[in-house]
Amino acid sequence: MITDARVLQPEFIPTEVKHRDAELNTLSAALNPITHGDNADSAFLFGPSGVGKTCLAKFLVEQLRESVVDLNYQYVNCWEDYSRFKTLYRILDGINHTFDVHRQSTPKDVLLERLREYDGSPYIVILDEVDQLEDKQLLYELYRIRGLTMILIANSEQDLFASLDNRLNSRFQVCTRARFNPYGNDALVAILRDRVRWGLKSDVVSPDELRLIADMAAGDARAAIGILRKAVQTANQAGYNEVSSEVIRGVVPEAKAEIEQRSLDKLTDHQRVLYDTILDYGEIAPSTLFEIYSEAVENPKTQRMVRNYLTKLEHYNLIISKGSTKGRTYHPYSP
DNA sequence: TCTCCACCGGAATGCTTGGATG
DNA sequence: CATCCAAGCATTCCGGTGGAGA
Repeated sequence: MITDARVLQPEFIPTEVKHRDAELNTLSAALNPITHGDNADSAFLFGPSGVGKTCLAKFLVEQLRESVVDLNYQYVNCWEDYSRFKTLYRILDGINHTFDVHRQSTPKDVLLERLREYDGSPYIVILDEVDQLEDKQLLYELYRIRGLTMILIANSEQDLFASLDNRLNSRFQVCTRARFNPYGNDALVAILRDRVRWGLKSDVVSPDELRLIADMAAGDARAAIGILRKAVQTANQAGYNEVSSEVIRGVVPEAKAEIEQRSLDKLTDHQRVLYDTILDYGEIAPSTLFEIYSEAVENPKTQRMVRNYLTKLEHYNLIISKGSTKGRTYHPYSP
């Protein structure tokens, strides 16, 4: 049934991008100076999840690499590497300048110094989910690095610019911005059809079924492909030779839950105890939380470590902390 | 308003691990 | 297979902060 499972993976980048001609041209024009050896301006991509922002950025960089031989490139997901250190580290990693710096305790800004010393070939950095970056000031410093071009990706244009100070705002005001709208159903069907053609035996999924998946995904290509993948897996395991609409309807909740579940799965047992405790109480003071946690687990970690865990839980949008210092309480996240 | 102290989070350092390398 | 090392995990120490209560 499956001939190439890779094309059903979320991180797969197709060799051609459809239905994003306008955005492609905008971004392409912004990066064009690089092909002439000039500096390109940074560019912004905005839009909800699953509309092809990351995909388009990666695709374009790949395309650029075909004509610019010595183009360096690095992809950084600021959701995962949200600290100043980690982001900088990744960026240096892309040009192999990371030797002998591997500790967070490396003196203040050696990493930035290293990057300033860089005077090699053009360097494109994709900063995905840039709104998650703690230290937005870093963007200003990166902006001033010669030869470095940033592609910045975020969900909401307003939210991102609201979190930047005036200096950054005026700098980035002139940058190219591309706004991505959710895919229409026809576009989603076309995207799915390609994936089916590349990765599955013919006649496994009928056009009507593709349309059904597109309906369920509501403009989100990542969700659509996720549903398709789950449906194919399920049908495969059950020994069917095609994907029926019953199977599709059956896996939709599962496929949607998978995305939400992913951050919970990343938690360790200890983090899970903290999360469950906060869920139980609804509102809890730090000292109480630590007491309960210490009772609940075999070898409790130190308070300091628990604070790290809580920061992580908050970062994943699983909990919220309210108030500061003495008045602080933790709550479950409510959207 | 002043003081106290619970709590936060940065820095320095050690321990563990998994993956690259010879 | 043994070795090495980058990178994550954990602990200790500590200075700063702001809410609570005198």
